[in-house]
Amino acid sequence: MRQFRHPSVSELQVASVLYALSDPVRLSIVRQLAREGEATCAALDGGRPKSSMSHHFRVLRESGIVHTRNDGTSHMNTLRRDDLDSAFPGLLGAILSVPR
Amino acid sequence: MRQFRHPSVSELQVASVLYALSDPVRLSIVRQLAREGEATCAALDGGRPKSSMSHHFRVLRESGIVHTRNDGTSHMNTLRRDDLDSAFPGLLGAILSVPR
DNA sequence: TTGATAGTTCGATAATATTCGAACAATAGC
DNA sequence: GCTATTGTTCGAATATTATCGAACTATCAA
Repeated sequence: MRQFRHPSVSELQVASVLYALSDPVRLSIVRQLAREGEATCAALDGGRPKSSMSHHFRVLRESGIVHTRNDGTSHMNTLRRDDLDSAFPGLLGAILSVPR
Repeated sequence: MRQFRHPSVSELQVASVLYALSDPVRLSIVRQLAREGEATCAALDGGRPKSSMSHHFRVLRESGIVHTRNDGTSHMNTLRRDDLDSAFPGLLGAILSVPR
């Protein structure tokens, strides 16, 4: 599969990040990635169709929250913690520390 | 005019707050309120129609970000800083400290 | 009571997002 | 090569949101 474009730190926009995280499905993906470090798309689908998940991963990727790398036929996703912290210090931590 | 309902701290939901703040118009309203303490709706309209602004203030109010009180014929809006800090420590600060 | 002011609510339209099946692409293993 | 697996892309249906004019409500002041 082809490579994805990941926005650079200087391209990150807080409104896009907030928007991406305002969806329950995506917020849940991000919480799991924060806990587990990295995961494939399939590991986080919660029973949803692949095409729906692919959409959500795209939003997370294009807003700069998640990095996706190819690993055989699967895609490994990780949180871009350092990049987010450098662009928006404290933001991700504040969101992730909310219970639930 | 009638009184508005403001959600209590325990009712606040991080996804709703993030959603409300992901809109450029609303984010700009919140930034100005943070700087200026309080303001009427008209003072923050930036030339937009009243009905559009009323919509945005409603979203901010219903997500618990803004408190609106009646003051004669106008509405005074304030940021619910303490409430937000108590529900989501550090979140508002992280967002407001982003330049621009 | 009349008029002006501030903002809400309604209703319609336009723009965006979400959802998901179906078709497709890339890789791994046999 | 064939086949299974993983995930993307496309397309269409649905749902949600934003925008804004028009009508309305409440308050104040003359």
